[in-house]
Formats: sequence, C-alpha cells, structure tokens
Amino acid sequence: MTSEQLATFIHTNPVVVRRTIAGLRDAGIVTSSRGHGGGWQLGRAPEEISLAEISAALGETLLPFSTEPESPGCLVEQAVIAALDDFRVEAERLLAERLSRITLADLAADFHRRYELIGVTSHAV
Amino acid sequence: MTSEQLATFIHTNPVVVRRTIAGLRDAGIVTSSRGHGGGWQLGRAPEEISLAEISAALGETLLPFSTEPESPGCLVEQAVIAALDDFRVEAERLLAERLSRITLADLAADFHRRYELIGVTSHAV
DNA sequence: ACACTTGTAACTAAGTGAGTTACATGAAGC
DNA sequence: GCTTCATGTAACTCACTTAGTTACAAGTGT
Repeated sequence: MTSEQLATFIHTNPVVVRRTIAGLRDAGIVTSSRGHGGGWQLGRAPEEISLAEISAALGETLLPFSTEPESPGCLVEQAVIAALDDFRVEAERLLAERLSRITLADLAADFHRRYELIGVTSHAV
Repeated sequence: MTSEQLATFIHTNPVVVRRTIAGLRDAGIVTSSRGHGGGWQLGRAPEEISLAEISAALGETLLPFSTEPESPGCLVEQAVIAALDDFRVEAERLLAERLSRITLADLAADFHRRYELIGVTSHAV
C-alpha cells in the first residue's frame, strides 16, 4: 500500500504516515519502495511481528516514568527514583514479555472474526 | 509545611503545589489547614501510605494506553484495543500490586540512608 | 520523458501543562 | 474587631510538543 492509501484509511496525511512508519522501516518490520507500484509492505510474516517489537520500533515507552533526575543532588528524588527503578525494570520486563506474545497475525485473525460478524449481522438485518 | 516551603524545596510555585496536592487532600492522604500556623500534614502514618494510592490520587495512569476508540466503527482499531485491553487489565493489576508495597516510610528510610552516607562521606573528605 | 512514489526539511496550528497573578475564604494572635 | 498568614481557585501567559501541511529532492517503473 502507498502512504496515500494508508493516510486515507486512518484519516490523516501521507507525510504523517511516512514519518511515523519510518521507525518500523528502520527496524525492518516493513519495507518501502519508491516509484511506480511502490509503497509499503510487511518485512516478514505477520506471525513473526509482535506488538513488543512494533512498540520498541516506534520509540514508545511502556511505562510513563522518567528515569533521569531533574534535580541532581536531591536525595528525596534519588530515593524515589531508586525505589521506582527496581519496580520499573521488573514491570518493563513483564510488559514486554506479554506484548511479545501478541502478533500481527493475532490482530488480523480478530479483525476477520469481527468482519464476519458484521457481515452476517448486516446480511441478516 | 506550607505550600510556600514545599514550593521552595522543589523549585516551583506555591500555587502549582496546591493545585497538584489537591488530589492527595481529596484522597485523605494529606490534610490542609488555613490561616496562622496552617499548611500541610500527612493524613496518616507514612507506613500506611503506598505509592499506588498516591499515584491513583494524583490521577496518574500506570500505562500510557488509551482505552477509548478514536474512530468508532473501525474494526482494526477495535481489534487492537481488544487485544491490548486484556493485556492492560492484567498489567495494571500487576503494577498496582507492586506499587502498593512501597510506602512513604520505605522512601523515608532510603532517604535517611543516603543522608547518612553523604554526611559520612563529606566528613571523611 | 513522464508519472508516481518515498524521504525529509520547514513551517503552521492545536493542544497540554507549568508558571503566574489576583482575589476570595478561613483561622490564629493581638 | 483587626491584622496577618494560610489555603482554594479562577484566569491568563508562556513554553513545549505533536499533528498537519507545503514544498521539493531523489529514486523507480512504463
């Protein structure tokens, strides 16, 4: 698909699509080609693409915590960060582990299930 | 302590402090009193105040995900949200459980440990 | 050549959140 | 009662972030 088509689907601008997916391209999750018949393709099978990988490629953070101090030398801040850091490391490991089990293929299957459901319902009504 | 004092400590504005801590007050974690000798106090013992409670009182989200659809009717979005939702519920439960085990008393103890360390180091050098 | 696509820089607009000012309200001390 | 000091809160400004847009260079197939 082209950026134009993708942008139409999600109601946004082709440039925004290109800018956003750039991370996925750099990670090898998708590939792009220019010129006639160009556009975007999956870099490998949907079964091999996990949400954890997508999240990382897009530079998303799994937890809304900052790890660097705003006031170096503040002992209170250091204590808070230290306490949260143990927590953060474990939490991120857990979240990544869970997200790595969800693949694009899972999402596609769920999408088709919903699509069939809509189709049947619409037809029945 | 007064908002003025707290604001000085964290290098910000008294109004910002009051605005921020309002959530803690509403949750009963701290109490405030006006007028002469007024200010802020802990609502109960530091051992009884967990980071989970503070986080919730401040309206912080544990995960940077949105649960409401931006394009109702979009099956792709529905599939993604559904997949993430199972994940989100479990993750939030896990995170809250971990955070509920860290109390203000823990942070205070860690702070004092660091304080002694600095003191000894400074004295030795 | 030409049409079509990505890659990217540069600018604009909208939204968010800290910071600030101003003032009303309440409480302690004289 | 009056003064002083504190919180409570509305309203505004400013900085920052991010989506959106325009423009154009560069690569590719017909």
